[in-house]
Amino acid sequence: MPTSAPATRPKVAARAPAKTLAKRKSGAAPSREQSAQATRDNILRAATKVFARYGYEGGSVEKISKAAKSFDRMIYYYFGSKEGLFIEVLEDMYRRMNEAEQALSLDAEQPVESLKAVIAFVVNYYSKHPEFITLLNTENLHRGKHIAKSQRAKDYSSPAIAVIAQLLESGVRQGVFRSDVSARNVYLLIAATGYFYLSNSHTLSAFLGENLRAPHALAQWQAFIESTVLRTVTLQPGETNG
Amino acid sequence: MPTSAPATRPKVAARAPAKTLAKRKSGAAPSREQSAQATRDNILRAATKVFARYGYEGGSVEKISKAAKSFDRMIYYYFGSKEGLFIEVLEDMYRRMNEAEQALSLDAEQPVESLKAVIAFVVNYYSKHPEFITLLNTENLHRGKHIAKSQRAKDYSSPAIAVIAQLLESGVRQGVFRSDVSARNVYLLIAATGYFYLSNSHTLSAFLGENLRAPHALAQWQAFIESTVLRTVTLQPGETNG
Amino acid sequence: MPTSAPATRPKVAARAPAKTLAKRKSGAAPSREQSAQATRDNILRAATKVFARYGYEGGSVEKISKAAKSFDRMIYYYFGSKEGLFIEVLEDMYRRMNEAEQALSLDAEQPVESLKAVIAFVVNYYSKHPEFITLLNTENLHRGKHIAKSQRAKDYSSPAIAVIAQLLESGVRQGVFRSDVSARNVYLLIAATGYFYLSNSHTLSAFLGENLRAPHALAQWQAFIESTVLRTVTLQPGETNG
Amino acid sequence: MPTSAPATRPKVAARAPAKTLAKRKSGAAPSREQSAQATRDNILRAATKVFARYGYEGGSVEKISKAAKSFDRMIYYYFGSKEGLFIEVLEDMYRRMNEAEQALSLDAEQPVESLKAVIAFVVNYYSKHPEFITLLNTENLHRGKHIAKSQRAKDYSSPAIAVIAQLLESGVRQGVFRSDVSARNVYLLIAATGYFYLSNSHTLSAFLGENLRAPHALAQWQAFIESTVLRTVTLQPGETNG
DNA sequence: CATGAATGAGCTTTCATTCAT
DNA sequence: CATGAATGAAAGCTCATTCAT
Repeated sequence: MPTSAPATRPKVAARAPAKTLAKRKSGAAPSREQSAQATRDNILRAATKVFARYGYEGGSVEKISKAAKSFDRMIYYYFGSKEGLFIEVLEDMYRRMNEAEQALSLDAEQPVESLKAVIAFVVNYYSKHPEFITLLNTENLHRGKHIAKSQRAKDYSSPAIAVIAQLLESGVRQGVFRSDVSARNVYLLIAATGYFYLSNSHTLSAFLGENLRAPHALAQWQAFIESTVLRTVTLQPGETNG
Repeated sequence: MPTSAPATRPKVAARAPAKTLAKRKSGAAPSREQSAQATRDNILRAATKVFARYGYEGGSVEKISKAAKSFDRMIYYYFGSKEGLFIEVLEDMYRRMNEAEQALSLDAEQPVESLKAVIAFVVNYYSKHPEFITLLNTENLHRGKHIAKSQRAKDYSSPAIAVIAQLLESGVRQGVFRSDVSARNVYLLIAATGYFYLSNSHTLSAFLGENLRAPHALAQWQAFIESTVLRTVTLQPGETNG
Repeated sequence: MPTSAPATRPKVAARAPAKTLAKRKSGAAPSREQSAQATRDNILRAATKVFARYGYEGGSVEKISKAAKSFDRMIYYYFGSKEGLFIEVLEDMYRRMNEAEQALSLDAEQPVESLKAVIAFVVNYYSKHPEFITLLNTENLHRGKHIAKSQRAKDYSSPAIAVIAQLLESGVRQGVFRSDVSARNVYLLIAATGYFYLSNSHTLSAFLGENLRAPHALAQWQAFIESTVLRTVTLQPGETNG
Repeated sequence: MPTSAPATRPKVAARAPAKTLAKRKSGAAPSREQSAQATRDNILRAATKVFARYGYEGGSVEKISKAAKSFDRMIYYYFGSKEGLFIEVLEDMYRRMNEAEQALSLDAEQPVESLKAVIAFVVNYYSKHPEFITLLNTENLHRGKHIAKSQRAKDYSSPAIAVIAQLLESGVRQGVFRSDVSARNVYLLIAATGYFYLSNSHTLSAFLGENLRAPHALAQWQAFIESTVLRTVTLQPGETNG
């Protein structure tokens, strides 16, 4: 946590990472800083798994340190507190999601295909990174109080809405999309349909009597999202944008 | 692990209410059975609030018993274990949702208006019963393991899909709805869009920079759901159902 | 029941003492390892007393930690669970008994005197270590389930039977002992008479109207054991071994 | 607990049994008193089993009331407290042992055979009534404090010693037994060897590597007791009683 | 830097017992 | 007589955290 931390964030953790990250060398045998960085990374990765699986209260410091093959003490050394660790887990989760999003290369001249690509990306990402969903649910259970304490969080505002806005504009220009649909709503629509389906798959499966996570079921749902999103944004025959 | 299996669920919990409810008298001073039932109900209500607010691990037995103005011990007397109590909370949550759904009176001859009514109901119910959302998230975090232990859960399969199926059929008959849209998908679409928006409102608000729970924001979202659902199910000019 | 199986026994308990014992320094102020070892030893000693006095269920973790002037938590730190602690108490009890036995120096050429020495040792040991008796009774009440979980228990098989076998052989060679008496039975005879008398002294005293633990009563009983054992193993005038 | 109870013995229980026992009728349908007596007996029997199996602390009131298919409350109604119940269990245990002893018919003119019969009885009784052993061990763990509170206990002083004294006298008269052996010691020798072997069978089995409770092992041990007792009491060729 | 030991509050659960019909 | 409800203390155990090298 390099930036000026809120009162509840411990001091120890504030220095360590900046230092070690800065000095990382490229060469040969693992330096002292590298092994320290490795310890820190191990803990962060382990914490992500444990919090994702057991929630914030259910994810005990001991579970994490064991999963990281380290010691409880190290968590306090690097992250100051359980809460500080959780905040970094959230930041890291957003950062990774953003990186993945940015790797998406879309052709704005093909707005329909690009929208489908966005949908495919979202469904695929949620499906492959279930920790993203459970961590977000956990944080929402706590009413967003941890992410509110993060300084870095703001840097990670999703570029997705801007991307979708571009696609929508392009479609409008091409005369295929309606002009009265907001990018924000399309983004939320895609996120909602992808997220809910996977987030609630366990309870839904119990009632619908089918395994929603089976590949063909997921593919079918993705197709449905596509048709829904496209019908929402597409200008119908006879309609005009004013 | 004393109470994980249904078989070990204490009999008291299963038997007591039926008995006591049956014997309830209409008159005067609260009978012994009535006050016992009141104790049980208080605990169940308090547990619903506490679990919804703090999750399963975060919702301690002590918090619950204090909120219910009762004693830890009574939770074990009536529900056998914390887990047994949580299972009943889930059952109760589903039961109440079902009751509310059944109170919806829809005119199948007006499928568009009725679909809007369903959407309004869902958005309203999720909005007015935030515990429904957080309890479901908590249960999904635990991979549905508690509801899987419930005997009664199966009886609570939502009638919503059947209702929507009726409306879709009616719309098809009237020539206004497409025939290739499944009721299950429409149900999931409505649930997803309503649920996600409220479930993730805390983390979304941080990024979108607006309060999603503000009344006008919620109304705007509901209108968007309506348009999306209707565009998904409506037969466009020039299209036919084959 | 987190620690019933040996596999789940915390490693700390198994590893810690070996390590810390090895590093113990001879000099000056108590090292960190020494004080840790002291904490562990205090708990083990206190647990021996408390379990011996109150039994397994009656011997609460709190009673033990207070008697050890330590904390409940440390019992779990060093022994993993109450059960793990009890198992180590049993192991320790056997180990001490074995050590004491091995300190007995017997002259096989004097089998009669040596048998008397064995009897004296047993009566004296049971009398001076009443915890040996009550711990064994407690463990037998639990049908030997704790000692069955001990890995080390097998190493502590009493050498007493082998010693007695030597004495019997010597006596046979000298023509004073019968050859048809098994060492196992002589061992059990000595143990039984010594053990029962002390183990049941409280209930027996109530019925016999005398204090069996009074020194002269004990001496008289020891003399009776001697005569009984010797009459059992001694070849009578006129008898031969073959 | 009909007799004047010590301070710690509850009052309620003091009346009930005397009443119900007195009014018991011989005839027809189970009277109210009879069913009350049955409830009381069920509890006593269940408590005997539970205390024998789990010890005093380990034998919870709930375990007992469930085993008796009754209610916790009934234990307090009939026995005043857990301790009062345990005392009655002990009294009942002694009473049954006494009754069994008195049923032994011995021919004093055949002292050797009769001694063997006594040994056979003891071994058989301990073997068939393991609760006798574990209850006595439990009571000795508590240093006889419960039986000390029993008024009735004194009435149950075992007639065994007197019987053995008779047999010894007869044997002396016949010139086959020594006159310097006390009946009390012979009684203790028989009891000790029978008791210890069964009481400690679980821990002994672990070390001796054989199942001491197997029928042939038990028979072999009984034969050993016989030879030991007889060699202890028998006058050897060449010896005289004075 | 790393690590083992220590700490006390808090957890879920069970205990023996009493109250109120 | 019988029984369901209530009670508070105490049980075994886990928690996040800090101390001391």
